[in-house]
Amino acid sequence: MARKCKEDAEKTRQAVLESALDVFSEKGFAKATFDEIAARAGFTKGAVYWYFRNKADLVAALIEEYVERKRAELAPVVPEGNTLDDLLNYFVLWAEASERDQRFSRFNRFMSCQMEWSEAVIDRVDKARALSKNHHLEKINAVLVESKSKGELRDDIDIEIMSHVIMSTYIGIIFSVLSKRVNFSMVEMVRAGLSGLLRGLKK
Amino acid sequence: MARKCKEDAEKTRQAVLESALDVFSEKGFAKATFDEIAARAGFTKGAVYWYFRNKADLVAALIEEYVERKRAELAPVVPEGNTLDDLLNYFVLWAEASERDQRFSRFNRFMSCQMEWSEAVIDRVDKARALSKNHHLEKINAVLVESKSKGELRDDIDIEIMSHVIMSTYIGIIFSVLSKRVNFSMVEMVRAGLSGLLRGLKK
DNA sequence: TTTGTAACATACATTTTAGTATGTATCTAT
DNA sequence: ATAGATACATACTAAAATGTATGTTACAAA
Repeated sequence: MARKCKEDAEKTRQAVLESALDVFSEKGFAKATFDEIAARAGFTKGAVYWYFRNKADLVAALIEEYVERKRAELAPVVPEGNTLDDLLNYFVLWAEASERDQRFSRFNRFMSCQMEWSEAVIDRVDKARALSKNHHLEKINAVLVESKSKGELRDDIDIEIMSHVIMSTYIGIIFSVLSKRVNFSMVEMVRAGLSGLLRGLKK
Repeated sequence: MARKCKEDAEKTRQAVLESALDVFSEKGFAKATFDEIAARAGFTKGAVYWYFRNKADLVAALIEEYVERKRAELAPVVPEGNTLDDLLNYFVLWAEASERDQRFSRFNRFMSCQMEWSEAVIDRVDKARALSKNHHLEKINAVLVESKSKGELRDDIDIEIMSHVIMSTYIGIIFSVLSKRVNFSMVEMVRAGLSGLLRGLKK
């Protein structure tokens, strides 16, 4: 076989990215091979190398495109307000998205294991990851600032550290649920955890 | 060189375990090689294979011994009471231990990335890990049960799910701090996060 | 219709590493 | 003291995977 028309070529690229996500999330970064990624997409290694220089390039592209797609997908339904309740609903929404879309769920699982990644990958990925992470952090910060200005928050609360705490809580819950250490659903856990934490911040 | 007396042999084993922890926590499971582990300990691969059959065996031994040692070390200072404040102090204690002992810190970091591990490792490690994990969970559960019986907790709180939420919060904070995504110390984060969350559970 | 090149497949070369097999010096028991 | 087992070092094998080099076919433009 050989060349196809341009539309088919783009389909190939997407197929490679999808099978790459599957293989990465199943085997981890180090044990994921180009041969298997290609085979699952119905191609050979040559096809993968045609679109991506190496593993770092493949992973970076995967993350960049996937994060951006999910963000665009959820943008219209994300609550625009900045009350504490809006923040809870915000994270519940992301949790629901992860429950609906298995691939997004696997993506999150994969993203939580960067220790094995090489420096080159981390460097390239950090920018993309920072986007989605800062996206959450900015939302949290906006909510805390508004709540504080309204006098809803306890006085001893440091907004900066609490932003990271809330972010960490969300990450920890995702991590626990996706590691299958917990039988509860992500939405249940997020709702219980964040509603409890946010309530504890009020006067 | 060749054989040493029995004390030296045990020292060798410990040296291998320590350098193994270093290498695993730096490179991740897949990229950690027996050659490097041996070299850092001042030996060759032969020494490592003398004490451990393979990677799975090495990692399992590492975890089993390390968890047990840390638990024994902290046992005398862990608060015995089961109030909500005791629970906060309990986790602060573990966080402090991680801050004091760099190796423990690295150990925690390594433990949070099991995705790349092979099934064989996970099977062997799960038993060991269950010990330390249940240790935390049991503490949490005891505290929640006692608080609930005292009527301190809000009525809508499910103890089982909340136990996992608290555990996840702790894991998430450790994870965030050790990934160096946060500039705050582990103790600061744990204190802020858990005190907030626990306060939110009260009536 | 021909020609160049895009879109792959195939074959190979190189590196890396796990695991093994064997060598060897030293301790320990007798 | 000497035989055997211990505690390693060294050398080697085999598998696996990355990356490259080259082949091949169909499309697209002229």
